[in-house]
Amino acid sequence: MRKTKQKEAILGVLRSTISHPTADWIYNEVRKEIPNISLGTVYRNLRLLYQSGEIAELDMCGTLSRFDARQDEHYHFRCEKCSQVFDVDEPVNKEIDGRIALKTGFVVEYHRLEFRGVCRKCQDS
Amino acid sequence: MRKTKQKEAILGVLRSTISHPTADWIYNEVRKEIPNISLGTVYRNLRLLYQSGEIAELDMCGTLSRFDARQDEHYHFRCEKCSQVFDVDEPVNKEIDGRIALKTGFVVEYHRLEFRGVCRKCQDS
DNA sequence: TTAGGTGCAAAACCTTTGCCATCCC
DNA sequence: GGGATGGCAAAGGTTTTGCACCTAA
Repeated sequence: MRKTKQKEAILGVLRSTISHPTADWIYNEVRKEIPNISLGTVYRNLRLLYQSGEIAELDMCGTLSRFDARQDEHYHFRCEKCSQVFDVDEPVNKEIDGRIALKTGFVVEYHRLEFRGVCRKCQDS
Repeated sequence: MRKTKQKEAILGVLRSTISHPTADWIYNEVRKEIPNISLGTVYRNLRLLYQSGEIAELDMCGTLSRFDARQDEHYHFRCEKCSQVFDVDEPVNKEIDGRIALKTGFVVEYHRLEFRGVCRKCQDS
């Protein structure tokens, strides 16, 4: 991965904030420094930085919305190869929400736990 | 919420699968029964069913991708009012990944835990 | 020198919306 | 009847991509 001023500026913006900004927010910040940078470049660099492990990404939007008719709370496993989502039969830890509420002062209504890895089918192929 | 054959068909499809289908997959399934249903109707009904609590939705794509330069693993809290994402200072449970791997036969690389609720700022306003 | 990066604009993609006809209560 | 819902198509918003030019190594 080549070092460019665009990439450095993007990483600089990301490291200087504790918020978890969107691509568009980053774009607007970086433009203060490099006014003619393009949004495409921001996306390309975010992807490169993500792939090289320098940044983490939450809720990659390429992942489509998925729906589920199950009523009870349960956890999920998402295969990183085929993107399929499976239910996981693990008891839901309700106690942890209260602990986080105490710690943060936030109202914690529920949590979502998703495991990531490779499903059995994709291990074979 | 009014009862229509489109809504029933969508719910039927959702209840008959253990996969966690995308809107488009549901649309194609429902078309076998109601060939001229429109994708807009599928989305509208999924939203209605979601709001009434009859189905759950994973990764609502309205949520933009968000990026984070922190290197260490950590958990997040997402405010359901302002959509901001905060870091949570809770130790990461590494042992659970092995347990799920044993249980499922999947390769579990990591997990993501996100709490949901209302942040302090949004409680005041 | 040259593979990789940039800017720009267009395309792709998923989701929502406006409009009017239709259906359920 | 009248408000909720459906079908269609167009719009909306985010992300990706093609292409010609540039630049770091």
